[in-house]
Amino acid sequence: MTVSKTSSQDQAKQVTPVGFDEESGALQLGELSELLGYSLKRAQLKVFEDFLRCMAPLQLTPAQFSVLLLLDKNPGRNQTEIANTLGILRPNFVSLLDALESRDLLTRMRSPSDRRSHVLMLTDKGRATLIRAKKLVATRHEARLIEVLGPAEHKALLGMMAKIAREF
Amino acid sequence: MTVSKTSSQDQAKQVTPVGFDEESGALQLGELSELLGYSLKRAQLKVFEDFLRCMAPLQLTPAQFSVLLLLDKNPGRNQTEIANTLGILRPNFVSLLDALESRDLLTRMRSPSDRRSHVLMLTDKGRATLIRAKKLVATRHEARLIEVLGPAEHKALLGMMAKIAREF
DNA sequence: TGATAATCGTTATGAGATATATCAAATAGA
DNA sequence: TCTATTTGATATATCTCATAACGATTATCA
Repeated sequence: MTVSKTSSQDQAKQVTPVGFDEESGALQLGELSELLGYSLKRAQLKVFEDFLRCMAPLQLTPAQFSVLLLLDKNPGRNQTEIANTLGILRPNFVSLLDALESRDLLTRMRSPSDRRSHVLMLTDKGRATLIRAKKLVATRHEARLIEVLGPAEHKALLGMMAKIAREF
Repeated sequence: MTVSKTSSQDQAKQVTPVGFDEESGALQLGELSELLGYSLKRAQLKVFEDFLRCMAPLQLTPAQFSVLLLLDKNPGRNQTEIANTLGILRPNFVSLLDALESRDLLTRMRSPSDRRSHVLMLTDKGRATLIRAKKLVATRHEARLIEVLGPAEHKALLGMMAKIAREF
């Protein structure tokens, strides 16, 4: 997930796997293309890659963006609550917050009611950055996805992913 | 992706993220649920998790399974060709093959025509294991997915994933 | 032919994400 | 009160993914 190396990989031997190219290697994929996990992971990597590319001006990773999104909708929560909601383990959440806080996008404040916990809040800069980030996601990232899939399939895909993540 | 720890995580604090549970934390997800990359990664982790659970009797990871599948359809290829097709870098492919070869599921043979390269072939045990693995995937893993999504959506999902992996 | 470059499998190594154990401070519960 | 739990943090281990470089072999071509 190296953000800055996107352009230096261009002439690497075989950065993009050839698995979905039919003609190049003349290799038979066989049942591999019916293996959902396989294509699911491939697709996920591509989507994250595109996200980073689209978000390059703001230097936000998907995880960082999701933290900002969640804090905007849920101000005043502590680290444990936000981390759990995002499926991030608390020890790993610390450095993620360090990075965002050092960029003045959010603040950690000791809670007056429970002085163990840190109340998390977006700063003004954090809110402004989030607005810009949302625009980048909508106009570049989602737009490209919709362009490839079509609006109907794009919406259906969102529903299916949520269903798997929820019920599977 | 720890295979053997599936059962020891049962009483961990918050292994399963609460992001898709609506009632538990009372946290507003907001636009997070519309972020494809977010749900895509969640879904991918769930699918891999289920794959490992279903494949536990044979102790095969998704990557190992895909190697066996590909070798079955393309015998006599060398390491570079298989690795490239799967999007695995050749240095990382070495230990993957070591594991499968030490289990006598495949063989590395010096090619007579080009003695730099190794010709890869499934062993009899490898073919037999692959047959059993395919059955496990079909009857457990895919069956569960189809149960959750329905056959039509499951098929549509495969198509969309392949499309993203190919065109995105 | 002989010198140079490229390829194959491999090793070593580093970065990044992810997991566990443990700690001090603070709080909750008996 | 005394004990147990929770919170954020640190240290650390593991796993995945990526690059550089090596010996052996083959290809290129002057």
